[in-house]
Amino acid sequence: MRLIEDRDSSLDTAEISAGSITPTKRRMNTAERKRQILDRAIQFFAQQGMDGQLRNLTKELGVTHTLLYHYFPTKDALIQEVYKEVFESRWKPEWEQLLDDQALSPEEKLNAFYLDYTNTVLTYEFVRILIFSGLSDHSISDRFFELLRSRLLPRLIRETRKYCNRPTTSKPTQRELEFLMGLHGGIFYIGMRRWIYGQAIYAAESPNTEQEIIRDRVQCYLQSAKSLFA
Amino acid sequence: MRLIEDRDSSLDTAEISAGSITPTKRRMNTAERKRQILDRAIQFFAQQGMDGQLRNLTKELGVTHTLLYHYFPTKDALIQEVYKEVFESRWKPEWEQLLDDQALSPEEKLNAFYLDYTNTVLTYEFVRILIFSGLSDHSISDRFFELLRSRLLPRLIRETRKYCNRPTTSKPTQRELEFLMGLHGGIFYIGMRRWIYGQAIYAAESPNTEQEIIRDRVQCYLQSAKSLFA
DNA sequence: ACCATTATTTAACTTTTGGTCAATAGGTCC
DNA sequence: GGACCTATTGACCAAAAGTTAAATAATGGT
Repeated sequence: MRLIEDRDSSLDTAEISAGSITPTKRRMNTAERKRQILDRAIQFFAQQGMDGQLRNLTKELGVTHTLLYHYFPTKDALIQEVYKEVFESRWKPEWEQLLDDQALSPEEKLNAFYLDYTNTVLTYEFVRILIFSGLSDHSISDRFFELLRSRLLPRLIRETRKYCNRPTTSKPTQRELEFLMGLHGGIFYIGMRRWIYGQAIYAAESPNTEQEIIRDRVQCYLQSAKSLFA
Repeated sequence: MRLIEDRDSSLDTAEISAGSITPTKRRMNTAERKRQILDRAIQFFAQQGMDGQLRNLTKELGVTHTLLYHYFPTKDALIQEVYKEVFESRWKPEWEQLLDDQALSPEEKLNAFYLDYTNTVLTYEFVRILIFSGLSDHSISDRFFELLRSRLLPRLIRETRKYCNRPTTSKPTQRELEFLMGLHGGIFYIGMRRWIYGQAIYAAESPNTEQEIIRDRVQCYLQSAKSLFA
């Protein structure tokens, strides 16, 4: 029935392919093309969700959709690589080192951590793909929260206790964790508003306001923890 | 190629159709059936997102997918009704009245408000459909946040100021709003964890712990506001 | 300059999926 | 119990979307 195959009807081979440097290259080497596809796929799936169509993805790249199958056996395999790229490559072991640093005060650590965490995690791709994953299978979100739960939360609780001059040996209580999640969730919500709901974040008015916001909240969290767990 | 149409291959007409009371009814009256479809559609789309297939939806109802078109002209019309049902019917004007109540103290109001807000908004269908909407077109999320922005946030800021013994006449500043969003986002994050990430919320251990969590956070918010905007 | 390699396209297939329409059959009213 | 109404189904369509296989054409080595 279909006699004429759909091609990317636009400019055919060699417009400036958005990000790549060499404009007139028609045939890329394997590694380079794979990288290019993956990069674009991250953007694409973050925007459209995992049921975005391959034909639309490749249209952006200026190639036919069948070319994908030269680099990835199946759509799902592509998606898995996208997941891997977005999450595994962004988790910073330095966070744990930072929070373990003996030379810093608890509030210095918390501030520094959330400032950096925010910059890495509250990006368009990360936030949206994390949530797309959470809404369907939890394949990615589960893994991410497991890292959070085992590596970061205990350290954050420990620092909170230090700030309150309380013993740090016992296991975090649910109430402590829940209170910390209040801070954590409030910060993640910044990314939600920005990348899910499309709201201009108020911080836009002044360059360093976002940092001030984080500082405000961390400060209040610590302060309140002191009076709450006294 | 397809000669035999896909039917709901399972039990045909009259198993206990999950929620409906009369088990053996084969032919429902219009209003009843429409109601049934809509209720199921809300659940269904909340779970699968708006590109869940009609055939799967109707399979759950034990009817063929074509029956939908007897009640809704198109899939999109169905979705619009789902939106309407989930959002417009859940916004409570009482919230505004509550926050305007002269007889209550600011902290009583904030506590009462967030307790009730949490119960209405942090449900499976509401949270997920709100986010599905935010991820695609913003049709619903925009409308919801507009209500929030115009009806609720100013009142919440006003009560915060009252609590701090500050004048309530001037327009809320960005910093005040942002600080309030810290509380608000932290609370919404409870719903995210529960209904998006599928995490058991810590509150599960004790029946009234969720209320305690809200109270803790509201208290801290007010306390901190006092010292922050002094 | 030719050949082998492989990136890329063309064409086709299949399944999925929203939607249409004529036919069927349950329920009610006389 | 027949007639009418309409809820419900069955068969089908067309476009969408993942996948495959063969053909084509750059590229690099000799």
